[in-house]
Amino acid sequence: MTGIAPALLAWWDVHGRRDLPWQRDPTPYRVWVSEVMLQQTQVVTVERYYDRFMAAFPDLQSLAAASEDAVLHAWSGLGYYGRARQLQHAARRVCEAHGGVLPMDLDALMALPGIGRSTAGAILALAGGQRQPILDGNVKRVLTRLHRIEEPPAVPAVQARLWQLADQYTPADRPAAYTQAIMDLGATLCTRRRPACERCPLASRCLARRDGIAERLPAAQPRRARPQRSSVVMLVCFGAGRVLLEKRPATGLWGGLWGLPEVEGLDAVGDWCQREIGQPPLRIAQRPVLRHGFTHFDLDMTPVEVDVPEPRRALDGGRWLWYNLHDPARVGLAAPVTRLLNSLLQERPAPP
DNA sequence: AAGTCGGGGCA
DNA sequence: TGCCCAGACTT
Repeated sequence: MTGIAPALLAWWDVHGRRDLPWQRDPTPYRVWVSEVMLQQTQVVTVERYYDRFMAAFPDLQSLAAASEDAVLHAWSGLGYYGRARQLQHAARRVCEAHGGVLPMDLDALMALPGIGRSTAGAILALAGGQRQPILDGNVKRVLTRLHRIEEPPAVPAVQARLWQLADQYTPADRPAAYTQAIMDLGATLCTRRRPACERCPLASRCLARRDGIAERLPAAQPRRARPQRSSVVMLVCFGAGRVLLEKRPATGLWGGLWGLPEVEGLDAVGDWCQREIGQPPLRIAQRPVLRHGFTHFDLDMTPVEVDVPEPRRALDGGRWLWYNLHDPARVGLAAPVTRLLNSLLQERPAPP
């Protein structure tokens, strides 16, 4: 029996997307950056970041040579900041071990941090023209429907079956176009809700469509309710628009970003100022609660505005940063921190 | 095999 | 609101 490639490619040659930023000059480096950005992040979001990131770090060498703060600054708002740090670490390793050239080999690529099998396959297929399968969310959706796979894709046996199918369907002829085509099919026709089966080039052989259950596949993984958490964060301000930021640990939530110092509760603000600044606060004002949702929990942040006198002693520059609202340092900031700093800037416009 | 890691788009 | 997105890594 024939594969799906002929019908898929014929459709893609007419209806496929070729205008995405990373499709224009699909070098291994450009495809790599795009694939890492697209891990768990939607195309419309990545489109807002990609060109700006590539302008800042046009090649692998410039990314390897950059400071971590500069990389996280360019990544701020995209989320999953571990991806940015791994991307840069991988770039540095490529410079050390591979002469600055991305190895176009599955095992060598997968040995780099942040590159799994699917991302490696995408780089090899899209930038190298190699016959390598990928298995991203789009391909999983197409294949589970095509074969009417009713168990959740996360089940290991299902995962293995999907990789087998992905490999089997990937053609030796035009593998790059095929890879784009199956992703485009999933993104534009075989969508999660309301799939456009009437326009699908694979409709005649799709088992889920035959049985009228396309929209129910792939099956959702059962998940637990998200716990609620809360925290009190301080906007420690002095002078004309200085706000104190603290460097977060390299790993974990918002790893490597600069955040607002946290305290146990409102009562702890005074003690905190004495301990860290060496002076008591001049004014304390609570601001409205900010809700921020994560995959695994919801966070309610209570911001507290704390005005302090001009600091008498310098703080450790590796851990603390007096962020200037009117001349912002180019460092990584989490989305809620950016929002808070922006609202503060509205209230405290630059002096004439 | 399950948990961790962000933010946004959409019904 | 709940769900999931061009996944990978750790335990």
